[in-house]
Amino acid sequence: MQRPALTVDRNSPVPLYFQLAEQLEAAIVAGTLTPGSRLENEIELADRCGLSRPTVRQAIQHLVDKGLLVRKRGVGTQVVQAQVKRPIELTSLYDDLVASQRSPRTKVLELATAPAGDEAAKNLGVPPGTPVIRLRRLRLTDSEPLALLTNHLPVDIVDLTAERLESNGLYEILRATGVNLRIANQTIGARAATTAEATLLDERRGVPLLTMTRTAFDDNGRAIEFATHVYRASRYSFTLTLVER
Amino acid sequence: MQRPALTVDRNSPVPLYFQLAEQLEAAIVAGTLTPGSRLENEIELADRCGLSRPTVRQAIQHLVDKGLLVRKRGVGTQVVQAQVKRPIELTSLYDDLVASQRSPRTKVLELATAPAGDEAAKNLGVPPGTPVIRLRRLRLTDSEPLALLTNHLPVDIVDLTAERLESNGLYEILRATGVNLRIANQTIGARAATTAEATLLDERRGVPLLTMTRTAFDDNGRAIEFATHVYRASRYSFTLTLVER
DNA sequence: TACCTCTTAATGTCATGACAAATCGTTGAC
DNA sequence: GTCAACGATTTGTCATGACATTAAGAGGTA
Repeated sequence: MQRPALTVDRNSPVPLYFQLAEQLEAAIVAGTLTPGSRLENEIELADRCGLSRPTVRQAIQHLVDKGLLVRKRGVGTQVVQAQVKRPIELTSLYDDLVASQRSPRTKVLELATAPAGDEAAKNLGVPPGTPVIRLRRLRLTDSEPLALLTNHLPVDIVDLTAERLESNGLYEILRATGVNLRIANQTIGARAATTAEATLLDERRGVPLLTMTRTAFDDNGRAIEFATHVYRASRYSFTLTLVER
Repeated sequence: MQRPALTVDRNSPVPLYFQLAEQLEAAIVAGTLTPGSRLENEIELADRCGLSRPTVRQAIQHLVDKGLLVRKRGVGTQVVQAQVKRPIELTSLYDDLVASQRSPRTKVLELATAPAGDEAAKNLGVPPGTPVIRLRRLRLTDSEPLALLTNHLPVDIVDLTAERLESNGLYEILRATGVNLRIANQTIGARAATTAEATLLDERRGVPLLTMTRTAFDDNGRAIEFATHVYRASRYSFTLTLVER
């Protein structure tokens, strides 16, 4: 049983349960709360922080969902042993690379409005032939090609410029525009590189590529983006953590 | 605004919030609640079911986490428009295939106890050379090879027999033994098939394969399984739904 | 020793009440 | 006609209190 220092600021606009969750998480990553150790029980925790039990439970539940804590009835709450990797989230590859300090660079190959093909139209929920923004980018890290990104977007979502796309991730731009991505369906597969892809990615024709198609929806349920990405399998893979509830 | 019939049984051992969540989910999949439609507000819902608001909120939150509903403050709760695919869960490929009615078959290629190699030992958290169960299986659907599954498990977890493994998924067997899988770290990538893999999978050397490695932990944080799977990319891909909270 | 039972401790579920914050439509002023 | 302010609606947050359920350990008994 370990007892990290915990304080909450009731004048802060940040919800109390979130403040508590943040402090617990910080204590875990800092090593103050060691893997396998038990937390105080909820009542004690609540008393010590001057919070009610539901608030404490909400904070703990937040970390359970994140995969950092495990609760067992009749036993208590423990810090998980396994190292939790960041799960796949609704972030762009660009954000991911920035987070892992791999200095991404983006080259815009195409940015145009064109009639939607059958697949893009179906995934965006518009009639085939509807004008949509078509975007093709090459993503590089450390001057090495990493992925070829093809995106289709409805025309009226956001104003995109090649300059902006070269210095920001697409999702970052969307968020800044006020678009709230909520749900995305993804499919991850693999296939051999075509000649064109191989040339762009500095690989040879036929090498295995990791593919990802994604359709993302905003909080109104409207399709915002249909993406088809191919990654050099030799330089990229998807990592995710599953938490059973 | 739609009002499906809702009743809860207070004598049932099933939690009330869960009963409500199940009924709402059933109404959604049955089409009684159509995508985009708004639910009644929480107070009304609570009154109509004879429940308190926190209980109703818990039910709704459950479905929000599942990606079936979207809540917006000041607006209300809506059924999501996008069709939600089942996310990757802590289930085995076998369960997945059964669920999609693809009549899986399993051929056990190897089931033996052997000293752990460096990689398996590291992932299972045991010293290299520790005896572990090594399991290699070929998974087929409709008599076509689909995947080559290699698993390593600590020896004292479960008693495995080839017969049992040919008629049940590994995770099913683990669950029946009382093992509670809680957290798993997965990596999904791609590479070219080796000659041996190609032979087993009825493919040609060098074709792209989808790879997945997974380390699964139980609720005590103990590593239960280290898996290295390769899938025929021509016949399999991973589908997942992301929900932003 | 082995097994059963009781006690204890912890999380799980549920109710009631209150106020805060965000959204949207309406109303009013200019 | 346009824009700003207001109010109604709805979800978000938090407190208090109660009882149920589960798990583990203590202790007694055969």
